[in-house]
Amino acid sequence: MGVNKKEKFDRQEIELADFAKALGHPARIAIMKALAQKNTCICGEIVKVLPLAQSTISQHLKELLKVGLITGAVDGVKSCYCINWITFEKFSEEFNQFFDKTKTMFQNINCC
Amino acid sequence: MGVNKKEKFDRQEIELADFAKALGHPARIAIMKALAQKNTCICGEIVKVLPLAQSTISQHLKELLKVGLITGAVDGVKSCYCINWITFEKFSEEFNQFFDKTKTMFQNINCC
DNA sequence: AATATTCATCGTATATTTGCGATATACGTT
DNA sequence: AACGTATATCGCAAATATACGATGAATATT
Repeated sequence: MGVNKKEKFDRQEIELADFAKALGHPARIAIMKALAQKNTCICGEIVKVLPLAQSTISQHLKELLKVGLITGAVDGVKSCYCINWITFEKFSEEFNQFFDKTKTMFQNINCC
Repeated sequence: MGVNKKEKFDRQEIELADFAKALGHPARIAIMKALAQKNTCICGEIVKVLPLAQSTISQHLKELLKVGLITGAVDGVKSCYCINWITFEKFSEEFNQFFDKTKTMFQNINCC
């Protein structure tokens, strides 16, 4: 059954998986890309750029907020989002830490 | 509705999202970790290490195979898997390419 | 040949995700 | 105060993912 077995894994494994999952949808990659390319934070302009309804984009933003990959602030009627580079960096490093060491040791072994 | 809108995004965005999605489950992170830590390829030994049924693990391996993050080979009765470092590296680089340039430009701007 | 082992796949139940329209809320403008 | 705009949330439907046991297929072992 679809019972959740997440809690049976290491904290770090869960955290890494959560980050990866948050980036595991083209809309969210596109949002991150859009935010990264603008010097200033973007609000509803993401809606104009992406091929999705406003409510759907709002949900995707929520997902990215949940894992801390972006931050959000209300500015009058508008909402302002931007990439949280600290979390982003943390993710990148954790990711590399997990695999890089082993990689350099075994990358030339052609096992299968 | 749950209609798939993937095809409306850029190829690169979709590919990146697919890689991230494949790593977006603790079991698959754990599998990658296990494979990375063993010099030799592992087969059903993953089953002994993970808190999941054999059939479930087989499904997770299939997901990782699908995006090319691992390779698999049959060795008699057993199946042998190992990390495809070429694809893995490709993913890492694509990922960094996407964000790193912008990051170094704006990481100190505290917008929200 | 009979049996055991390893693993993939099928069928299934359940949970989660994705997506939209409608609505609610909050602020700005007139 | 009334209206418009921006955005979050709700409710729903459909799709996808997660998980398991059962079964099947292939190879080893006896």
